[in-house]
Amino acid sequence: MLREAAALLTRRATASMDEIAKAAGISRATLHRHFPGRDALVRALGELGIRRMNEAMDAARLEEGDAVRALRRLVDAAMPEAGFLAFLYSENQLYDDAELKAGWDASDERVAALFRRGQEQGVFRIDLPAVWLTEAYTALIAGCGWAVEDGRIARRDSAHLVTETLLGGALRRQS
Amino acid sequence: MLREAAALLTRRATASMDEIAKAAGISRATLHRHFPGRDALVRALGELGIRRMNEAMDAARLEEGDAVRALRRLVDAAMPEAGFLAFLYSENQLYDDAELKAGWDASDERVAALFRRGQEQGVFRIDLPAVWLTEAYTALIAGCGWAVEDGRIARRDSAHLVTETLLGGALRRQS
DNA sequence: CGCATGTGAGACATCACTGTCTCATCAGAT
DNA sequence: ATCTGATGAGACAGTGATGTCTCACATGCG
Repeated sequence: MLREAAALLTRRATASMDEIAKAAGISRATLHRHFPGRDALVRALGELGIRRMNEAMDAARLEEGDAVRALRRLVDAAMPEAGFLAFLYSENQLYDDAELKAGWDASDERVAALFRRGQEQGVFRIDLPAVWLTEAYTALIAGCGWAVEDGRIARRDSAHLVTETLLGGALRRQS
Repeated sequence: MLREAAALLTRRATASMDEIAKAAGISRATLHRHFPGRDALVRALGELGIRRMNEAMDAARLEEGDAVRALRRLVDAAMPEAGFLAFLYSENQLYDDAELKAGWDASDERVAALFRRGQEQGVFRIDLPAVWLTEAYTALIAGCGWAVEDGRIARRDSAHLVTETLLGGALRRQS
């Protein structure tokens, strides 16, 4: 239910509670029984999104082994939740909520720690700060999520495209 | 004036006309004198954003010379307008407007043409489709714009970070 | 079958926001 | 000093959305 709500709000942040309820397949009264207002709904979506991101990171076992492989696992695990990430990324008014912001920052820090680990291992370049690489990771995941929603990118290609772009960039490597 | 309005709407898509007017430094009555309604305002912002993107591409002279250098010029020219791009990117309800969508698609196509040219020149990898690279370009510009707004990235570093990430990715190149 | 729980639909009062209007004020030009 | 055009402030009517409530219905369980 919440996934449909997040999908609609990502596309149209001004959607009414009635429209959200319809997108979620329930009535407005029922939506209101579950969430006492728009703010409560948005917060619940934010919390779910953060939880999903953390689950994806848990599944990717970020602390284990080669940082490159860990990043690949992370993108694979995160891509199915790209819709939520896109929502979290665009719904910046979430940042008014200190608790959600803390959760978001904690998730960001886990990704940043992976990039730093890779830099220490000598596999990631050090001229790009981990803070920025984390930002780029999020932007590409969310952007890819949008592109899949719009049909410009095939869902099955998405993780590969994100990973390859994030790791290797657009430049063709000389042999 | 429109820049402040776009900045607020990027952060908080549900902002009221009164809040938008205050952010723009004018009264609600004056805002209404200039734009007969929220839809008219959003459309005007969209048109301005598309115009700015096209001006950035004109300035970057995308068709000239080496595609890598052209991309660098493009990012340099587009970064100052990252706020508008972020707005265009997140305000997906713009896509309900066929005219704006056509303008947006045309802008996208210019960037995609650059990536294709680079692929034909043999400087960009061909396993990543130009459609995706265009998406990645937009996502990184908008994401960097957000990060600058939030103070996580220094404005002066932004173009460099975007360009280096888009071209070379996070992997450290072996000597 | 009866009961408990949850839901959908719709009515209705309330509220936030919008659109319009008027009037006073201000800035710039003459 | 006067005029013109633009603006800000606030009042007010209208509108869409929200929050609450009631009732009928559906589902699952014992």
